[in-house]
Amino acid sequence: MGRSPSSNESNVKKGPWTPEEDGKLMDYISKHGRGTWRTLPKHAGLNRNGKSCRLRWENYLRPDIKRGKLTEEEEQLIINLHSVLGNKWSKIATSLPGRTDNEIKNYWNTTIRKKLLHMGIDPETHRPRTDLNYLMNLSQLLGMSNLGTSMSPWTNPTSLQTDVTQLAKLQVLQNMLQLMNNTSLISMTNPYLLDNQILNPPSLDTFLHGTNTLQVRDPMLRGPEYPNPIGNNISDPFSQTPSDYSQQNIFKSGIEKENETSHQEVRSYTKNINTSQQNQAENLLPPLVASCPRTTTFNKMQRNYNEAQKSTESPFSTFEAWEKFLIEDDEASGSYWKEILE
DNA sequence: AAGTTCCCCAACCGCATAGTT
DNA sequence: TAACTATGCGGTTGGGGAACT
Repeated sequence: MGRSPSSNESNVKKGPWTPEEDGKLMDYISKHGRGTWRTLPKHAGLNRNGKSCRLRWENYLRPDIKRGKLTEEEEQLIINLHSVLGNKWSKIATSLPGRTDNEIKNYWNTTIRKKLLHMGIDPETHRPRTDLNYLMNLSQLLGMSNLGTSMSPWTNPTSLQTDVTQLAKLQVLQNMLQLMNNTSLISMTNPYLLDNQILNPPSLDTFLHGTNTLQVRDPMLRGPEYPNPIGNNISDPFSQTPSDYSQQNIFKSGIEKENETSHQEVRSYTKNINTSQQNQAENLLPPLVASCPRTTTFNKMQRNYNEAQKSTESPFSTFEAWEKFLIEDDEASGSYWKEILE
């Protein structure tokens, strides 16, 4: 036999709390402690249900609640923790003293989420956006370019098409650079997302062939240290003890305070995230690219790209190859884009 | 000045899980 | 073990103020 059913709560008050109600709740808890939320409203003289009282206390009346806007440090910590834990607001809140899960959730949905979207980062995956909507600008430009071939006689179709083609190329370049930029930025500020795959842009060869040759390594399998293309050697966060995190700003007041069990939990979360990242990486380049026609112009450009790649040894050779592809060999690439567009 | 839209955030709702009888 | 409650969590809503037209 279970407990007796709870009292009829159909006529309890809902909506915003009045100062009088706040006073009653605070007064009762300060004298008697929390006790059980179910019986608290009756004893405190409140026509509310226990759930509402608990929420009011936890999110607003609790004396240790920190007021005011979240700091940049707190914001960065939220982003980092969210990349590991996902929408586990209560877990995230435990790393931000004085902040409630509700506050963090609201701040994420109203501020951080928008910021990330604006930066071209998917707030769910913390990876560059590859959704169709975000790439719509490009497809629209390509569409406009196609329209150029059937433009009315009162315009200069050749000139317009050239302009639009140039614009489309610039858009591609901009998108690529933004994706590369953002991934590098994320990687540098979040050790949990470091791996070769996101620090290196997709090679032009990959892009042109449409075959994904990205080497995605499981961070759980790599050694204690691995080179960072940017130049620094970054310690593998997974080989560190929790106290090692105190040497870094990231997770300063967060994961480092967790015990080993939580540390393993974060590892577990991260492994799942990396698995999904790997799945994503396998679909990083849209099939649109894979169907590029292999023409004489294509072969010429590929030769140029191979030459460019041979002549550069720096970590940024891929970028330089892209630059050569999109800017220097304008005649060839222009023809190639025209072929694609047509 | 009035109406409309946008945005923030407190509070609610439904669900999952742990605990109690 | 079943039935039920208490609690906590994450998603969602809607009131109200700010910004815009």
